[in-house]
Amino acid sequence: MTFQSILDEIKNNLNKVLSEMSLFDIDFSVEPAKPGFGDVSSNVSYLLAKQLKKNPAQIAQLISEGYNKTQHTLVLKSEAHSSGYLNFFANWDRLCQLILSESHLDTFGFVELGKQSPIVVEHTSVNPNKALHIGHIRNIIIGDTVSRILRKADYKVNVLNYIDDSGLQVADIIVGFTHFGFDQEPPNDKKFDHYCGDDVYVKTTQKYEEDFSLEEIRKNVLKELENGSSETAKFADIITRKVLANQLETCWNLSVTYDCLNFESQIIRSGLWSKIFEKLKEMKLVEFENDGKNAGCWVIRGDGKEEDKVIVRSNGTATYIAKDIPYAAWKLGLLDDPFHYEKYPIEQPNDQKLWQTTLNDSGSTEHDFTGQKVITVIDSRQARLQKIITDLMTKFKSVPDTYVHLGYESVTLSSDTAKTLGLETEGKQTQMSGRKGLYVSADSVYDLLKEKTIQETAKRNPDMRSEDIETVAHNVAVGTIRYEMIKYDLDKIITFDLTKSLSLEGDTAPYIQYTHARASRILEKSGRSTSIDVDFSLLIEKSELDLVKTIGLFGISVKDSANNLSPKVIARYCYDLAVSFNSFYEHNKVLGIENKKLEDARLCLVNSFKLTIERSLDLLGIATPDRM
RNA sequence: GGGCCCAUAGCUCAGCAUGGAUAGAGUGUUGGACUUCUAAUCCAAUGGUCAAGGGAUCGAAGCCCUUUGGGCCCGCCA
Repeated sequence: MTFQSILDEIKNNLNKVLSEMSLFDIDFSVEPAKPGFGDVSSNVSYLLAKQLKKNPAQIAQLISEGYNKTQHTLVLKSEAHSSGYLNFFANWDRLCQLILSESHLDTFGFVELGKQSPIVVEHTSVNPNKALHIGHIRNIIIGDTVSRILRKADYKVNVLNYIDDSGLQVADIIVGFTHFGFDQEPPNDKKFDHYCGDDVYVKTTQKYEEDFSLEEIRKNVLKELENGSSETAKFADIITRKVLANQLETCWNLSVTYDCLNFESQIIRSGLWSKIFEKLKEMKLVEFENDGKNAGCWVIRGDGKEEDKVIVRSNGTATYIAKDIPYAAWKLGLLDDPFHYEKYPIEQPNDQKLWQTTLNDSGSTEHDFTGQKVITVIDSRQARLQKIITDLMTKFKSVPDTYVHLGYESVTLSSDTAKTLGLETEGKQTQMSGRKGLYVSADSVYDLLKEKTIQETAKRNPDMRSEDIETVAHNVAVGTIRYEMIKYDLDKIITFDLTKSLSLEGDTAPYIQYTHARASRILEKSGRSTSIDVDFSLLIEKSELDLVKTIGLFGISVKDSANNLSPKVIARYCYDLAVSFNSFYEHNKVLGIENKKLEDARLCLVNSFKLTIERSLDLLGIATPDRM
């Protein structure tokens, strides 16, 4: 926590100064200063204005004088600003040394928040009946990025993907295959998940609208799916696993990986529901309705103005939300684990092992994928249902904030993009719909970006081998998608536009990746390995010190981001870091300058930057090409 | 009818949690910088009644209340 050192020093010293003035327990701020106001600022004098009956500027003057008498190593001096702020100027010789040497350690940016406690992050959880679209991608990238950040914050993260393989959407494509004559082989090399989503699913649901009598078939298939031993269920298992494999391919391609796949069909067959139902009845969290509109149902009472929620229908079957309750309790480790675990048949591209639940105990391994805390990434349209689950879990495990619904706004299509898909929206953005075939698939966006990047990279690097161009283009395409999905606040709607979202300039991943390529090139051309045994006092230019400062803020950003489950904080940090480097790059020459000691110091700085941008972009799952 | 979210520059967004200095980026438009460590870059200009109104405060883009505009959710569907 490098820059934190100077903040800590100032905080301690300020407290000393205050206690000499017989002032205690003042909750003042000490934070990195705005440009032009020194290096660190504190609002302490504002907070004392009333108590001391003096204006803030006078108080700042007083404290500043006191401060300059204290022992300080990282601060050169403090200064009272006429506004009342107290500004501090850093001892950059020492701070450079501290920040730059620490940034060379593998642990740089690591913060001890989680203390290795297990935490569950569930994301993706897409019905296995279609290809992933750009809306799913927001969920997936948020989940994956949060997982990476929590790992950096010392949590033991278990990443889960819930496979809803027995719901209505799956039933729909099964009906398509078994009743409407869709071939099991997709036409001309189409990916199977795209075929199921674009053709089978869309056209099958269309038929329902034309002929309501088909509803009967659909209901029967759904019923057969829940009974695991039926032929329909076995057939559905084959189909959904094929789709799932394709979906995972898309995820892996975007550098997203998991620890365990949980299948809904197995949760249903495990009998977890009846156990949790008994518990709910015992704890009086559900009540049986004798009359009224929900007569014959078991309901959860809504608090205040909320409506009661039916969880068991009058025919005895569980509703959608009810299926989520045992899973939520399982994730928190509140139930005896009925599952065994086996390796997923396909390996993930990184070293991470992928497991899947099974009810078959022959030769399988025991694992614990539960967590003391659980984070479920689902879009905010489900907020109401998630609140019911969260409330229940809080009653089961009486520790607050252990079950968190991490909600986010949806991705919509711009009017122009909707038009290219054949929908006229009169200039308005529009929600995507899998059922109507109104979506932009993740694979197609990736392909478009990759093609664009291949051309750009080939143009810039005529001597580059085509497989290297391919790799660069892959990394840039993935980076662009991931950055676009993470840089906005979670509660901002992202309007996806096929043209505008493919930009590679400005506040984008390629901009940041490009700074890494620049840094790599300098280090490569220097022809030697960098040392941290250099004269840091030679780094005096504003753009040099700004870069050092930004590097030093990495840990603070990680902490902020992890505490608030706010992945965009890291995206902003990466961007700020890249801007600092570009400014340094434009204003200072590193190689071929007369002062060799300065060259050494700058090389050290470039290397620190390179390591830090690699680590911070890695938190976003974005790779850092050496050339591009 | 009830609930959740959003509103800051022409456009897309930071800043709001934890009130304090001169409200910042990108993009767009206009001009400038490649014989130099890669111009996916940089520099400059342009652009703001922080939706409106009220309140508490020495002090509000930020906190509280109201209103307006926009999005979403409220089934014995999933």
